[in-house]
Amino acid sequence: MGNLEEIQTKFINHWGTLGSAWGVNRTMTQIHALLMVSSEPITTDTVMERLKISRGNAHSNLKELVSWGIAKQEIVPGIRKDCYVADQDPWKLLCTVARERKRREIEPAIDALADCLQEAAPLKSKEATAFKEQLKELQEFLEMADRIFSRIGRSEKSRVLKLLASLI
Amino acid sequence: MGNLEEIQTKFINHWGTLGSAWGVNRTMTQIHALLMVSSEPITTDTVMERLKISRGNAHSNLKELVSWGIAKQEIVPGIRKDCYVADQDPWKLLCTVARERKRREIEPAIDALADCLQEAAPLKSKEATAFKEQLKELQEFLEMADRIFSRIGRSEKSRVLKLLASLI
DNA sequence: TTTTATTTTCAATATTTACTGAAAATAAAA
DNA sequence: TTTTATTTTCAGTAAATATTGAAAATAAAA
Repeated sequence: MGNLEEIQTKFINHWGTLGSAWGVNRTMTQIHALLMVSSEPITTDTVMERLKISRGNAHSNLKELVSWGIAKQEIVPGIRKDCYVADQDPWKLLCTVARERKRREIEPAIDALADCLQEAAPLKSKEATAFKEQLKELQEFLEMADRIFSRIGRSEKSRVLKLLASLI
Repeated sequence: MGNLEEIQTKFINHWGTLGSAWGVNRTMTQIHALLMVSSEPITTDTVMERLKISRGNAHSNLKELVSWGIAKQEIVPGIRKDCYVADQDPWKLLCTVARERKRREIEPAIDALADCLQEAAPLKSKEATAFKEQLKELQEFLEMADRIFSRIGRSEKSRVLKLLASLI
């Protein structure tokens, strides 16, 4: 039988675990969880207290969240310190993450594949041909992923819901 | 102007980079890439040579790939050593990964959220109510993700293609 | 201007994660 | 059975990543 803060902390830790399974820094994901369950904008100091982490850590992870477009700085009249908020809507989170992952990972991967294909172009052995075929399949796959991420990234919540619901 | 092996290595390294961005051990992803571009089943020794890694490393990552269902052991007549193959089809890879991530990450996350909600149930403050609302939104979101991953995980390639194409 | 509050940086350190290599275990051949 | 081949384990180590905390920089107030 815990109080609100304790249960929130439990949730924050679970969310952090989930994040790290997907290759995201645990602390960053925890801060994000804290922002999500906070109805008010919160300061670096609040993050430090709630998560028991250093100023530098809180600072850099907050900035990283901002650079991903997942959190933003908000000016609260009467408070000098920087305040941060996150969208409460998980669908918007999905859109933002889709947009960023497309840009940061899928696009470079497509370029890299194209490079490999170009370099392999002059090779004519049977093995080389099979390799090139394989790369082309992967290219097709990544390009589809690219389109889907782009599509999700540009959508509104209701639209995403509808899109994804059509899968079920 | 490289030879086939060099270009393959380049591809293997790119694929490894992509994997680690998604929270997968780089070596494991590299081995997977090597399996994908190999037309024949390959042994632990081949992996060691091509990737210049130790036996222990090669061994444990091969086993890990098998435990994910991404690679499988195959007996090649006349060869005593264990041989491994991976599906060449990236769509099947997507299905397998969807299935495993659902099982390993999304399902536990849903359970964890349900735990938090249950613990929070007796709390009636305004703040607690808002928190519970927020958790419910996340729950809805994760359950949708769960259904989608399940759907993809059960599909055949052509079906996935069709499903996903409808998004575009 | 000086003082005070706040943010930012980053070298040092801690932690986590990955890897090696050799020994132990297992399995097949002689 | 003994010998040889192969797989598996795992303590020790290396590498990558995350974190601290205090100093420097910046910005606002006095």
